[in-house]
Amino acid sequence: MEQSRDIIDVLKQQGYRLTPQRLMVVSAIENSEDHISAEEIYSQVVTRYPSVNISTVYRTLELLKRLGLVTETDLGGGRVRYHPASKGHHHHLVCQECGAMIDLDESILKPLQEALLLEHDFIADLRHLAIHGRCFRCQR
Amino acid sequence: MEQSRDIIDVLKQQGYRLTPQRLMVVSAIENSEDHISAEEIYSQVVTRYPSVNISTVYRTLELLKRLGLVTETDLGGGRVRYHPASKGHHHHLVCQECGAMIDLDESILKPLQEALLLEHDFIADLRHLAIHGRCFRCQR
DNA sequence: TTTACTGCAAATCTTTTGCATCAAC
DNA sequence: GTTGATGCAAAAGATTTGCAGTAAA
Repeated sequence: MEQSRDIIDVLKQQGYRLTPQRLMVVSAIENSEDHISAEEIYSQVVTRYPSVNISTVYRTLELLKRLGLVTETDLGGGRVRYHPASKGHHHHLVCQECGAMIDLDESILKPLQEALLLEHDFIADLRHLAIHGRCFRCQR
Repeated sequence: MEQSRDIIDVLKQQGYRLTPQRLMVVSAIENSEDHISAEEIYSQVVTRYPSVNISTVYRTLELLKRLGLVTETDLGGGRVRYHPASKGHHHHLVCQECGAMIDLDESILKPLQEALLLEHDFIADLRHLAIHGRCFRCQR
């Protein structure tokens, strides 16, 4: 919960109220291993605070997004996931067989980014990228 | 409508019924400039065939997908789009400012694909890829 | 004639919103 | 005490499904 300091501090400094619901949503995001969905945050918070409503989770996520404190990743399939912006941008290899998510360093995309700029004058925003395929374990 | 032959032929050969609804959905996909959404297909078909229901469009898309006749592209944000598999795989640069979609040749992703294989033993399925960013026109 | 396909309505699933109440400051 | 935040219920948007009737073969 120590890492939550910065997000909480920003909220406080900006004059937003530190409700227990918000603190718990932030803590769920901070403590998640990887990207986490609104549903997952909700079911985690509801265990300790049963009266919480999922719309509060969405509203908190909306706020944190607007303040640039969390990053939203759309992996497709209607699932949107979140992670602390402070953890930086990273990408994912998503296995279509087993669902494994492998973290990917930003650097591997640099060549692509440069090629797009050179060949298409396009400034690619590769902050939220998920590449689907088959992981080494699922290749027969 | 001439290009529809192959999709229609496959349907016929596989014993699926050639209903006017199906023919019109196929034709809408074939004649679309680019990827097309279920909603767009529906509003196009409904002009000539007012009694058609959008669930029929979804069921037809589901069938065509299963037969590998159309490719589904999830551009994120809950929008799923379709195009004929025969038109091959291509990717998109989607401008976050103006919404422009720029077609991208498959070859530009080859280096990335190879790097992922070498460094992560990951066989990337780059059939449906959308890269967001800013197009040359929207860079101030 | 057979049964795959369709239209319709209702159900899902995820996210959003209006509103009255409540609690952080 | 103010006013921003919450819970609740309902709405919204995209897609799916059950079912009885319809039409392609």
